Amino acid sequence: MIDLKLLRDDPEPVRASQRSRGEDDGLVDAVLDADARRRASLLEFEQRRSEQKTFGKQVAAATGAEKVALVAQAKQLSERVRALQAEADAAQTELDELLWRIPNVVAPGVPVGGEDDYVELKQVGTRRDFAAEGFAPADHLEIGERLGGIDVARGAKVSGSRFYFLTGVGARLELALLNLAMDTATSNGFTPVITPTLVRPEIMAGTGFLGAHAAEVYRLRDDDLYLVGTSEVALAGLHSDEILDLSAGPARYAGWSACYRREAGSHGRDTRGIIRVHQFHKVEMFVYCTPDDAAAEHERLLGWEEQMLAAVELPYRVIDTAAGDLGSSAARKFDCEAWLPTQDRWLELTSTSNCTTFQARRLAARERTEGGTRPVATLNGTLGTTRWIVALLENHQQGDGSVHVPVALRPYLGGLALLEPVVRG
RNA sequence: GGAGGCGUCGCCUAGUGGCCUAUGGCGCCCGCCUGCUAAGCGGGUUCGGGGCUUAAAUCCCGUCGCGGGUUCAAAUCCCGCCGCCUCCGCCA
Repeated sequence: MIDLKLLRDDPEPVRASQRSRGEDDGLVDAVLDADARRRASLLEFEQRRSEQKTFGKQVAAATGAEKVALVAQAKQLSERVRALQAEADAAQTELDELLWRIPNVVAPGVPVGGEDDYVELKQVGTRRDFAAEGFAPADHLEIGERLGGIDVARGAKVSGSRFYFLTGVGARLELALLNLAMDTATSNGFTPVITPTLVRPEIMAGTGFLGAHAAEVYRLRDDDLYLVGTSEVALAGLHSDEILDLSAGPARYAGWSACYRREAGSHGRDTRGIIRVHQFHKVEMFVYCTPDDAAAEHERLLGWEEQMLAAVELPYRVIDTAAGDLGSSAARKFDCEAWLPTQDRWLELTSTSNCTTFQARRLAARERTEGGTRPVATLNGTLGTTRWIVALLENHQQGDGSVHVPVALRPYLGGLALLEPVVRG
């Protein structure tokens, strides 16, 4: 949620932010209007309520005919109080509903525009020249099938399209990658966490996932629960309605979870293999820190993501996502994209968002200050997902059908340095 | 799924319709006192909103798990929900 006080004092930055996302800024006026009505009702309510209390004491002290008369008067006052409360409640409900629809205020410096208006910050590593090596690269599914590691046909038989089995070396590779990610996080001071993957509506709404991308989220109607698309949701909920002590530095968590996405708007896109699937696993960093420290922490998260990408020896680039492609909760977002040789394009492997106080405000995660409490900042970033297997297989394939294992992953694969094709039954 | 009990401030706790503007203790914070420490003394200490102010204090409203209801008046009575505990049943 955006800061209502700031919005009242100066709505222009919020309007400008809305426009940079390519969205209508008319919501801002509706919010200010509802807020004004709410405040007017509340003002009289508080006065009458005060009178009512004084009256109550008189009634309690009185007896006989005097009491009867006082009760009659008190009754009128009570009716007025009730009406005012209803007015204020209605305006508050309206205000909340509008306020929750305004996405986070975009950070200064974020590129204006949509999905294609990102700014490339840098490229790291060397893309292999397969022509020079003398063979045409196979795509991740072909390699995965040769290794006996990926089975999408049976995934579709059992669960439908965009489902898959990871088998044998495929399953081991995912576990190795995610364990490396967990260990990387732990060694950098993160607390490892295995999170719930079903959450209550208020937690899902608080993280901002029921905004523009609500259709992406699986919902269990019978139980009024949502399946998370990332452990970020549960980790944001972890300290909801709490007052945190961040005096010793940021609270950093590394969540390991299954992730579920409906992919409702992506029919026909990335249909081959396991690039875009309904269910996968992810290790996600999640940080609570002071708002003043958020931008610097965002850079640190990006650094840890790059540490992981370097560890698995992948060529990648970093992009600064444009305003229109931020999602509702992020003020700024950096993506790391690995090179995908068979499609001659970059594939998103990580995404780190600075959500400033947006999620914390909705979930009431605060810290103590001299004047009282204030919302903290929350940030998140990817450290490893099932999708990384795609980039690993394609970038590390050899001409003979085998796949080179990055040195950092070998301890997690029993020392295996090479994944070799198997004959499948 | 069935039966019962419980939810008050960081923790414990008093409170069974108006004297609750919520008690007391522990912890914590500030001050005083004292060779040091401990003890002692005084004050403060839920959270949210509003007003006043350079700022703070004082002040006003809400807040006793959450939401409704009864009543002139609800921590207190009624209904629903959520959470926790005990027992029974079922189960990976």
